[in-house]
Amino acid sequence: MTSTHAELLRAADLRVTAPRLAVLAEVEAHPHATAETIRQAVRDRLGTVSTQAVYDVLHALTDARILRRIEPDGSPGRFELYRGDNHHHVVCRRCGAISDVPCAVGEAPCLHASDDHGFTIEAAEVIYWGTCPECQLARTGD
Amino acid sequence: MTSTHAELLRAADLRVTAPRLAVLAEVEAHPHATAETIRQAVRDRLGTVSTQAVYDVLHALTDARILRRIEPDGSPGRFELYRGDNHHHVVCRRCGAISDVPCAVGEAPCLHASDDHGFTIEAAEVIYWGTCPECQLARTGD
DNA sequence: CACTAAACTTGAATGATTCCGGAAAATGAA
DNA sequence: TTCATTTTCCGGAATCATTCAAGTTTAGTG
Repeated sequence: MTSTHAELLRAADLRVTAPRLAVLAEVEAHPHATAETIRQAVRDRLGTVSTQAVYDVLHALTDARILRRIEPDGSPGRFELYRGDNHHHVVCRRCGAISDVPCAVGEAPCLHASDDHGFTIEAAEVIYWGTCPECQLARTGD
Repeated sequence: MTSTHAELLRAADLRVTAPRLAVLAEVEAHPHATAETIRQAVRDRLGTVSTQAVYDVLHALTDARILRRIEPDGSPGRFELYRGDNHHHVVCRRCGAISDVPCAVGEAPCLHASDDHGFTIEAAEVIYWGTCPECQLARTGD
């Protein structure tokens, strides 16, 4: 469904280029991929891409809200298709696997801080830390 | 109250050293400080410290759960004294200021993901993004 | 088809953090 | 106290993710 990607780009006033389409295809295929992973995948699709181009694309698409960047502590940045829902992520402490988690309460969950110190709060970002199913099995087997 | 810091270290089976005490004093005085900021402060207190020593100390104390490391997207790691409460943070999008926010619901708030994909969830980390009081004023003045 | 801004390229630089091997110091025992 | 052992600290180099700079290419427009 490459046409949809092209439309996304045009709608954001961004030129439709091979690197951008390849990045979008890759992020769609592998959500939560890192810039490096994406670079490899794009290179496989197109022959070559500069690291710089990948970062430029990632930046442009993130600014245009076509992609969303997340960055769990200690991990390089990761990218997923932007969706209006404000879903969160579970990260496995053992293997780093990441899964999406829909908002617990339906809408923005912990959006109401009890004491906001005068801050105007615009968004809440939640990361759940835990152990993924595979690692639970692995641990049992130790 | 340096004696308390020394006790914290001994209780964790860590040797009591000047760099460690200085790091603890600094983090207590300035929560959410970066490794670099801490390095400068420690150097002021002790004359000199290697960057390496600071990172080593920060690592040791974090592993021992004497310090807690947080890392809002795009920022270098920041440190605060570890406290059992699971409080969260508000980060100003404009200036990067960080403040503590007690748990909204009293206990772990968003701890219950609606769909956890089989993950065992151990902790929820929440970061509120917004604008701090100072920056709100600044913006008004634009 | 030509033009111009936007996007891509190569190559070097930066910031945060870690790896390495050796020197210094803290603790427990003699 | 002095020693021995082990931890911690030091200097220096290395790594990783990301960005800066400057020149070249290309998408989209007229």
